[in-house]
Amino acid sequence: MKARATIRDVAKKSNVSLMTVSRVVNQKGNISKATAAKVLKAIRELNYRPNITARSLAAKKSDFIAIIVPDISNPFFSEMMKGAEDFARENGYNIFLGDTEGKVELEKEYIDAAINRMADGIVLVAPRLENNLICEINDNIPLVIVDRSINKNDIPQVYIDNLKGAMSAVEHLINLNHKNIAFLSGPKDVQDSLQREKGYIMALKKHNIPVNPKLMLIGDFSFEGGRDAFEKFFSNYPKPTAIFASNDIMAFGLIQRAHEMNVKVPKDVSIVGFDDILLSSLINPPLTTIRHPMLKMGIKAVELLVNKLNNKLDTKISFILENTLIVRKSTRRIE
Amino acid sequence: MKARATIRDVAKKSNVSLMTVSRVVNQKGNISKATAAKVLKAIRELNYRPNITARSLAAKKSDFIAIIVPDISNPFFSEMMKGAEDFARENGYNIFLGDTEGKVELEKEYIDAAINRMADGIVLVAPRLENNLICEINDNIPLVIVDRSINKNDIPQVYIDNLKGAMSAVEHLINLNHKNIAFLSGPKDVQDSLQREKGYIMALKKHNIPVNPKLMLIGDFSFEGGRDAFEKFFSNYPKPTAIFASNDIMAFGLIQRAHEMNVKVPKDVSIVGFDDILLSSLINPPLTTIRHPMLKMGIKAVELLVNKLNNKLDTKISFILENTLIVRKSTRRIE
DNA sequence: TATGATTATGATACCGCTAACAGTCAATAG
DNA sequence: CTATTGACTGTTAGCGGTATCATAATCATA
Repeated sequence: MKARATIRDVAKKSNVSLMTVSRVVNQKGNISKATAAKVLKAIRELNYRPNITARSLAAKKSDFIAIIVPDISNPFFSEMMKGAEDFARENGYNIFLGDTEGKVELEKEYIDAAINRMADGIVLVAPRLENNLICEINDNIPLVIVDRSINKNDIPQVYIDNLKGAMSAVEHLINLNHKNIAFLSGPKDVQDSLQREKGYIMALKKHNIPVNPKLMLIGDFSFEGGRDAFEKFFSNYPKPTAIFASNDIMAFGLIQRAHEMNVKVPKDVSIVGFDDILLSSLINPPLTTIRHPMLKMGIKAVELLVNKLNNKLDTKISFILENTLIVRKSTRRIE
Repeated sequence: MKARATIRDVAKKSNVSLMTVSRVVNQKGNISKATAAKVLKAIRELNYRPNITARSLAAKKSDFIAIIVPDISNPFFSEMMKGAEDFARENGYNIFLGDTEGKVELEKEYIDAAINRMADGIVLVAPRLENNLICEINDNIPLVIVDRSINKNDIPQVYIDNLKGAMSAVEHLINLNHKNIAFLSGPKDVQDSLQREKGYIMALKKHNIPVNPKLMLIGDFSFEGGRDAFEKFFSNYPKPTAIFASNDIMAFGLIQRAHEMNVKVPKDVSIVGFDDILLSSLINPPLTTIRHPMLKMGIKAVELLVNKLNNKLDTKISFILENTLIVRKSTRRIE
């Protein structure tokens, strides 16, 4: 491993002071062309690279932000991440990643790491962290929260309209004449799930369809969870003619188990998902689902954070991103 | 934003020296129970958090490693990432993420960022970076390269056996009596692609099937690329009875376009993919493909790096991970 | 021409922490 | 009873940068 040149080495080699080198490197302040050239030459010859850790310490800013998500291998989050990462880089920030596996304990660990490493800010996707903890974090480090809303008007937040999304999914089924519409919820301790359930119930009520608890199951957002749920739904009376799943992955599970149990989708049962992840259009049948702009969510989140860091925050700091119903082949009209 | 307590504040409050606090925090050296308790109390009361940036600078190690991948929204890499991230955390490291979008320019940018931020090491997935550059990086920072092999025996590397994988995919088709087997390659400037093509050719030769350039197309690993390729294959004479795609995503594209053009899979054409990403089993028809252990690859890569950092590297530093043929419904025997 | 403003550079004091060495004191050994 | 050891704590000098203030030289302005 080669030894690394420091700013002092460069200063010595080019016969100027530390500060002159620093100014050249950061293009700050005034330096004559001549000295700049001299310094630049020394930098090249020594292969000098500024030590950003040292800079962070001295300048009290690190130019990186932490993004903490429940699961990067979930297309939903990796897509969001991509948007975030991109926007961050374009604005001179690097990204520190935390994958919490949905565990509160890991969420805390990563938040601590971010603070201790002097992250300039955090973009946090932590569906089950308690509200008061979030406020506490917000006192320690600039924060943007994603995919959940919190009733605190000084914390920037970006989230999707789960309620409206769920309603339009269910109303789509109702419009196709379905009455026995089952609902496969996500875990009850995350806000998304609750909102989607609320949307389901509101849609039914709006159209005077009774809410039947037997048609409601709680899943865990996993593929396996979807499979299990399908089996339960179809071993129960009354069998639903349609199922609305709280996310696409569970919908995939439903569909796969349906195939195996020889129940045809959409002939025997219509299925609607939520998220429109990349592959929802590719499965058989292509999934009717709710699309929300994941990339945009990532971009918006970092944008808010960067603005906050530059004290350029608008008065509007809460963004609800609109979702759209994508009708494909997993739903059909019944008589 | 609250002001942050420093180690000095703690020292003052508990009437000990800086070093004593440092020792308590890091559990290094000997401290009496009494002073430890005193210091711990002060730490709690001041809500002190060690500044890891400062620590990194002083201790010349940062306890984080950079992982640089072409595309985290690609399940292949996000899965790998997950393994890496997990293993890293368990060993006291955090992860810095770089998504290069497959661009050499961004690869360089992230490598620089990693070095400048004093990353302890880099796990690099950079299929098209030139070999000599990789060696150069290896002189500056501990490096593990993933998903490509390089003929340099001091750089730890983990990769999959693309050649064998491709061969077994093609031989599977040959065993099903196919002769007109098309090949959809990845970009020609990445090693994976080259190896898979080599495997395709070797399998054909081994079974005395002539290699027909008309049946070979170059794709870009994208879904769209798969769609386009299918169209080309089927507007060309001779039409293949089977297609081996260099990755699953392209295979999905092939299948989708096939559906649209009313060509039945596997009745009219058999399709084999490569990667076995999560959703390959869920599409219609479920995809026959080559599975490689992505999670394991991430774990192994970080394991090698951590060992290297602790000077515990075995003599064996090159790992080829075995892949397996997963036979599903997208391939069938012909007469 | 005297004055203030601007440009170009340097000296110094940190940022918050750790490594390395230097004590102090009590216990144990010779 | 002195020497040695080990447990415990402190002092000092950085790590590699930047902020801040100071200084000298140059320039424009009244």
